Amino acid sequence: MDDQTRMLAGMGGLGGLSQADVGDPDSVRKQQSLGQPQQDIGDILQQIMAITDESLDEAQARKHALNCHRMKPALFSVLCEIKEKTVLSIRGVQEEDPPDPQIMRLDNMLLAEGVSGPEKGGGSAAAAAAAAAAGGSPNDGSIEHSDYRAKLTQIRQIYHSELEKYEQACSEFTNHVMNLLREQSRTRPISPKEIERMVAIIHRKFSSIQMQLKQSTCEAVMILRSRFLDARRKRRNFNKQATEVLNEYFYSHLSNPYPSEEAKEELAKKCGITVSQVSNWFGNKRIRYKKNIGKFQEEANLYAVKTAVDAANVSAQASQANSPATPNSGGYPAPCYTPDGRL
DNA sequence: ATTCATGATTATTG
DNA sequence: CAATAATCATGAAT
Repeated sequence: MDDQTRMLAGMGGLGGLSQADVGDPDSVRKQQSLGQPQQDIGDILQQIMAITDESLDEAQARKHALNCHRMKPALFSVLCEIKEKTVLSIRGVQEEDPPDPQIMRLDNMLLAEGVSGPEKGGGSAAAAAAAAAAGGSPNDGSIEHSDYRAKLTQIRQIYHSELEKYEQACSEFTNHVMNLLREQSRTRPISPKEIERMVAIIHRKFSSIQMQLKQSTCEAVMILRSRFLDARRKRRNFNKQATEVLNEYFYSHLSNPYPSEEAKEELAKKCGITVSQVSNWFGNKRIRYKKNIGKFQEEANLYAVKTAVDAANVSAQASQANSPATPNSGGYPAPCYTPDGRL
């Protein structure tokens, strides 16, 4: 409002200058031929320039008088109409937004990952944690899974709070702009349609911010997934017994190290790993052995000896049973190292 | 910090 | 589908 006054004053100043600056004979002739209207314009300019000298109250009063003029509503609607036809028609039609495939994709993914879906957070996460705690089988993966769920819940919470913040900011800002426009619509031609359009623009801006949020949330979920669901990242070496058993089998079947499905199952059970882990192990072992037999020679000898010693020690284990001090860490019968056997 | 060992995954082949 | 070869990502040793 103050700005408007100043601006008008400035324009008035410009107008005055150009009028005082008439060195052009043409404009002089025009002035003379136009006659009476020119006189009016001069008056108006005088009035505008005088505004700066008026007090605020006076200006307010003048504005009020204008607002109350009986022609005002009609003039206003005409102005709105003209504006609608000129300015707004330029970028009128193509504003129907096609549902952005990008944001659809993000939405779908967030929904699929259970980030933006129905609230199944606190209760079931706690339940999962409890189940994992009660389960007690450590390499079941349920602990990892509950950890994953917890992290996912965390992400969801952040996502929702951010989203809410954005919503709030958006509606706040929209309200502000609408109030502003409504206020201004008393002094300049703003149609309701235009306000609507403005709101749409604001919403588009905010939704692009939301898309960024969704995108980074998706990213976080992807990282989380790869962190927890990609087994490579939680690789644990098999325990010593397991490697023992596997190596034993491998080197005792060195001519044909391809355990049958049955043998794999047996090995898996003995080692406390899955069949596919056994398959992985043999796959890796074969290729790595083949690639560099020399490197594995020592190991091969060792296991050859070991199997021989094991066979010889079947009876010895019975005699070991009456010795109470067996400092074996595992509960397995006999690691039974006798590295003196240098064959 | 770098290097090696190792379990898992991916692409390819038959 | 299973075996292979290459590669990834981590754990452990240096």
